[in-house]
Amino acid sequence: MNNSDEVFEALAACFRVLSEPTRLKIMHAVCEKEMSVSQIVEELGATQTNISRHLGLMHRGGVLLRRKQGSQVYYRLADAAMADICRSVCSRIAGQLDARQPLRGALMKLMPRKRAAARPAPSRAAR
Amino acid sequence: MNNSDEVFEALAACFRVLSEPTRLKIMHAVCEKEMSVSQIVEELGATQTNISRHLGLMHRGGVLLRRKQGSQVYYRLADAAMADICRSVCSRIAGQLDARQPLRGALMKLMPRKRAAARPAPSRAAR
DNA sequence: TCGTAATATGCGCATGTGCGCATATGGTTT
DNA sequence: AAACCATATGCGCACATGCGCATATTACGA
Repeated sequence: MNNSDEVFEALAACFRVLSEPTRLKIMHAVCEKEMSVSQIVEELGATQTNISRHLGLMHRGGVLLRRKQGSQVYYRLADAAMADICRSVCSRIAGQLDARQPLRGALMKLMPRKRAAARPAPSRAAR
Repeated sequence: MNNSDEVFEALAACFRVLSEPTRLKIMHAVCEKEMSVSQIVEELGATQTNISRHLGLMHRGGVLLRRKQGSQVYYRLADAAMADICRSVCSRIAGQLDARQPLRGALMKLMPRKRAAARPAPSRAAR
């Protein structure tokens, strides 16, 4: 009984990570290839402070993995299933949004299917 | 470009609905059978005010459907895909929680698969 | 019609959250 | 060592959110 309370709490916490546009943009940026903080900052056009904070939150939430290389820190998706879930919801809300505007196209271009986990490591970049 | 901003916003809004334990409990209660507000209140042991507010939010968010019958209002899942998504995330976090406690069992019992859209019509009041 | 049950909502409070500014921390280069 | 990059974090502010209390609204039965 009270046991399931903890489950609902954990489940809610997981969804809470995904309940912020900036964090979803980060997921979108990172779902294909690992990226450093500054790369994400540039791609999203947000401040370093804000991105860093969101990245920390997503990492603590178990959504992103962290890899430190020199002074840069690279983040990548911890689980491809999370991107799948985003895609599911995307296609689910596509119809609703489409009723107002032709956004289905934009939706489908988001959260593209993963191909490979490319690492900007020295030599190898494939996997 | 700016077009996708709206998509991320909508996606985040969708996840925000699921980012609250009480709302997830409601989803769990309603994912099998349609239920009235007072039934949900009793099952969750929460106040009527709070449940009603959450139900309104979930309905406006497109997650629940509303059906009025007399003075009662019945709510049910608008889309079985939402329950599927909850189940996905449940099984995803099962491992993480299991590392701390044996909660996998509790997780698996949550959000059971839907069988039929049973309506609490006049006579039947099963369970 | 009046009382009662079922549901929704205005108000206020406590707490959570996103953000920017300034600054700290750690690594790299000269 | 010093200057410089990349990233993280303390602080404060504006705003959102969950909740309960009281009350409004609607439907139904006596």
